[in-house]
Amino acid sequence: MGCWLVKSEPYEYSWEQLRKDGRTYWDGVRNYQARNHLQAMKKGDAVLFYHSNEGLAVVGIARVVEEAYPDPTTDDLRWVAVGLESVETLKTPVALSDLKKDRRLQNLALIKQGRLSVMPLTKDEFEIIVAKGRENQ
DNA sequence: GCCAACGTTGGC
DNA sequence: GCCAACGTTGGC
Repeated sequence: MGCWLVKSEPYEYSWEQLRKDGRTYWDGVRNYQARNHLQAMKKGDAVLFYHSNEGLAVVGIARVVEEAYPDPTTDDLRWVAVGLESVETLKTPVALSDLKKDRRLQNLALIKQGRLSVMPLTKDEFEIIVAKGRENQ
């Protein structure tokens, strides 16, 4: 099973909104690297949801429910969207500053390549972050 | 609001 | 195909 992390500005589409909607379409990606990652997602893959700009923390876990298909927000066939469904709200948001402090997470694309909005995680990285999010405080 | 890090565009 | 100029993202 693959593990991923997606970023969203809470203004644009927040985790709370995904919780409310239950399921959403991850579209609007206009970056080749991010697009390639979207294309590689498989049904059932786990996806961490990160709030950028405001919040700066991993806030929840989602799951891929629909694999890549042409992005309905454009006629340009280069771009794709996937279907995501919310799974679990983390008890404690895991702040970017905490991720940066963890020696085991220094290879995170989130840290090394700030502008990438969809990125793969190793299973270990995924579990470390989820474990932090399930702790109290 | 600033700026670093990228990505994209377009002239040559 | 190079590279300068410009635009965008996102942390601070």
